Amino acid sequence: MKVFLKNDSSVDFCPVRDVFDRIGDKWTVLVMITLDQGESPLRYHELQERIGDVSQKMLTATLKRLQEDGLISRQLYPEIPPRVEYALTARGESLLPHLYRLAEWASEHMRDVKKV
Amino acid sequence: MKVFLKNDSSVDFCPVRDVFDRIGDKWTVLVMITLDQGESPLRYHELQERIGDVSQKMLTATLKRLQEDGLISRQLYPEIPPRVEYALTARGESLLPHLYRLAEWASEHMRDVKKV
DNA sequence: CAAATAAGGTACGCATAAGTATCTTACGCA
DNA sequence: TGCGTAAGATACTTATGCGTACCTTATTTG
Repeated sequence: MKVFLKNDSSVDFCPVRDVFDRIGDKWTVLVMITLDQGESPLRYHELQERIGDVSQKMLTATLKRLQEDGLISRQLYPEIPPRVEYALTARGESLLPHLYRLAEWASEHMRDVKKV
Repeated sequence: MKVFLKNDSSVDFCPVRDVFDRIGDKWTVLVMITLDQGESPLRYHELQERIGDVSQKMLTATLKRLQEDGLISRQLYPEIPPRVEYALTARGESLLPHLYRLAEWASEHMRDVKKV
């Protein structure tokens, strides 16, 4: 299949890289998996606690981007203090099985690989 | 499944992130796909030409790491000038279907997402 | 004698990613 | 009056990824 590289050898069109550019950063998949494994919607501070070592700045940025990409939803309840609930969208959920399959592969193969 | 996050909320153990840390950089998946779509082994300069815009430094670094991780093999023929052939290993090939599935997902969903 | 050739190595610098620390808002409550 | 609370915003600093430019090696060929 030549769908993944242009014939002129340019690199602009490569779906795999599109995905990695979007979710290949330090926190995105972790946020998605945390949402998937939590009870339905999770609040901002719940996410922060479950992930543990994410900085507030990066969690905010990651959530904002995930929302812009339509992978999670953000529901604001304008109370005082405010309450915000995050949840996976259908599109976000449709990505997760692929991530889990990657995780399975990793569990089988990364042990030897990981001499970091 | 709680396999992906530790119960103490630490982030050290997450297979998905292990994979992304290893192959989530700018060139790794592209090299793997290029090898997969080329005729069996490819030489260094063939890779460089097919990928097009990868710098020599990054291609070298990427190949070295892929080799360290056992995802590609490197066969050196000590001629003058030297000849080196790179090919996917069985482990490398076992990862590719997962990448292609991610690519399919991307083709379906990233069009809307990508307003970069 | 000098150039070309294949596969790199190395030094330097910029741009971006990520971390840290401080500030904000609006209200209830002591 | 001022403190706590939830969800951020912002400025500043540090770390990392990547690119550019130049060097190297050993041999054949003009």
